[in-house]
Amino acid sequence: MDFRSDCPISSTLDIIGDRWTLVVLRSIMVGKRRYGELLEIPERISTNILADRLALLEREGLVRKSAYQERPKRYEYRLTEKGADLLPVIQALVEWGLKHIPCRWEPPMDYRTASPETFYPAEDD
Amino acid sequence: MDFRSDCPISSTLDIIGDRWTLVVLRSIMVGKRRYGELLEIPERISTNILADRLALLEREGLVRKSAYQERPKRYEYRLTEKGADLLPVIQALVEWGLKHIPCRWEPPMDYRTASPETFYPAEDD
DNA sequence: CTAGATACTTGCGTTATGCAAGTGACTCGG
DNA sequence: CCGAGTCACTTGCATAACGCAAGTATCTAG
Repeated sequence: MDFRSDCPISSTLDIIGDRWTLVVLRSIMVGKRRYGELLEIPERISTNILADRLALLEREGLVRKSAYQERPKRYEYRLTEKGADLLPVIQALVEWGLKHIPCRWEPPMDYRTASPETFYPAEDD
Repeated sequence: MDFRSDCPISSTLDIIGDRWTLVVLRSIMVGKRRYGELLEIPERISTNILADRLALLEREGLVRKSAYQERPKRYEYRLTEKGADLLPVIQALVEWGLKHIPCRWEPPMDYRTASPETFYPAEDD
C-alpha cells in the first residue's frame, strides 16, 4: 500500500476512501455476512465490485473470511477489531446524513451509539 | 443529486465518498483557503481535480466562494456550517489512521478535539 | 445425472482520475 | 503602452475505477 502523504486522514482514505468500501463494512456491521446477502443490499452493488472490495478488506485486515460450514463449504465475512474500529467514522457519517440530507432512513439509536467492541464479539476461531 | 438508497451512510458517501473531497475539506479546515494554497498540499492534487472538487463542494453547499479582494479580484473558499459539520467524520478518520496505520503524522490535540463551530466563525458577508 | 444454489470471474463499455500544457484576467515595472 | 508575472482555472489525452450482463466452478439434492 502506498500513501499519498503521511497524513492519517488521507492515508485512511487511501484504504477506505471510495464509494463502496464503507457501505460494505456497514452492511457487515448490521449482520450481513455472506456474499449472497451482501449482494442484496439496497444500494445494488455489482458482483465484481463486491468481490473486489471483500478481497481488499481482507487484504487490509479489516475483515476475516472463515468457513461457517463444510459440505458444501461456505464462507462468511466478519469484522476484525481493525474493521470494527471504523464504527465511529460510520456513525459520524450517519449523523451528518441525518442532519443535512432530507428524508433519510433513520438507523436505530443503539446502532448510532454503539461502540466498536459490539462488532467483534469473538476474535477466536 | 441522486442517491443509491435512502441510507444516510451511503447517501453521505454519494456526496463526499471519494479519494479527494475530504482531503480538500481537511485542507480548508487547517486554513488553506485559496486555490493556489490548496494546490500545494502534500498529497499533490492535480489542477482539474481540485477545480472539480471545489465546484462540487460549492454546489453541495459545503463551501462558499467569496472575493477577499478587488483589483485584482481574488477568491477564497470557506466552510459553511454544512461543511464544518463533517469535522467529526474527519476526526474519526484521524483516530483510526493513528491507531491502525504506522508512522502517520500526528495532528495537534486541539484539532482532534475541536468542534465544528470552530470552523465557521462568521457566516456573514 | 441433471437442476439449483452459492460464490465468484470475465468482458466490455462508461465514468473518474492523473499529468502536462494552455488560457484569460489582471497588475506592475519600464 | 508593452511585456513579464501571478493567480485561477480549463483542455486534451492516457490510465484506472466502476457498472452491467453473462459465464464459470463447486457442491448437493433428487
